[in-house]
Amino acid sequence: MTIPTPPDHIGWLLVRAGQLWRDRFVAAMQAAGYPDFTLSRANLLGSVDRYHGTRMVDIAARLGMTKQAVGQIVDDLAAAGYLAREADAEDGRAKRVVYTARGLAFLKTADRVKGEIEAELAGKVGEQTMGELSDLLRDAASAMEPPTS
Amino acid sequence: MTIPTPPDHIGWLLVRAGQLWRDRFVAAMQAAGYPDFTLSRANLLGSVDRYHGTRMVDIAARLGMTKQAVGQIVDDLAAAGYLAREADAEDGRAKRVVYTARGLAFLKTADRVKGEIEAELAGKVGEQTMGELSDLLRDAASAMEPPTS
DNA sequence: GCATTTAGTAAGGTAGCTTGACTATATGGC
DNA sequence: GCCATATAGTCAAGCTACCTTACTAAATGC
Repeated sequence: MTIPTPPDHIGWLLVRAGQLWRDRFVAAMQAAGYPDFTLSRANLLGSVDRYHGTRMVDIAARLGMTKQAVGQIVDDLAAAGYLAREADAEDGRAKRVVYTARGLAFLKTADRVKGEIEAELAGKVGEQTMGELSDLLRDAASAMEPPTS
Repeated sequence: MTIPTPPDHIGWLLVRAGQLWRDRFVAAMQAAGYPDFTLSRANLLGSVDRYHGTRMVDIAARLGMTKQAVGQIVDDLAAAGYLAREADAEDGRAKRVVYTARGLAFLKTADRVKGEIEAELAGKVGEQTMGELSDLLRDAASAMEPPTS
């Protein structure tokens, strides 16, 4: 009875496409053995250097979040066994957030899942479209990017 | 000292572009006289038929939310004067959510603001790019759309 | 005319942030 | 070397935007 009639507008399309990709990725990761996976946790894990670790305050800056919020998510991820905190050798105030073996395995799975979703999408719209879309999105994103001040 | 190095990947680009557009829109609406504007409220307002109103349960279905969540946001928007509830003439259980004059004014402003952001983006990347991007996004979004079952 | 379905409400919980206040360490000027 | 100030991180409390569970009231189907 109810016709959804989604608005066909560039802003809505951008938001919608991002949302669809995100939902797909979250669902695929949960299916791939990470039931406690959420986007905010993935974003945080993606902001940690996999060799040397990263200080909390740097993670917060990359994600545009407060260091308190980062601290909470790191607490969760440490309790779940993906991350650990260790003292920074060069700065007595700082702590480095580093990966555990489980965290590194997560990263590998995430890369694989991303590739699979991308391949499926490429199969539907074609490789060429994917390339063009990437280029246009890159342009649009940098045009909207807030000034780095 | 810290180099952000954002991943250049189609999924990340989709999520990022959607996020940027959304943040822009929210900020512009707040600047345009709606300081209590949030995305979830805008989504809800966009799901209400501006002539005949819409039943709560239909809004919930469109947004993929529970009717309780819809009820809460409608409460807020009604308290702020954008919406009102009225009894449905055809179903004694149902209530129609309808716009007030303030709600309709909000819609008009939202359309104007959307147009402005779009025009600014078009000025940076060109009209042709905008058209191509829209087409590609539409294809990609429909390719990822979950089955309507 | 009673069982089932549907529309909406009430109460409480959770994730993912925020602000404010605090401690510990580092650094730059004198 | 000492102090003022800035920086890294923590603790506590609160907020938004949802969700789940449990209900009431009205409509619908045999």
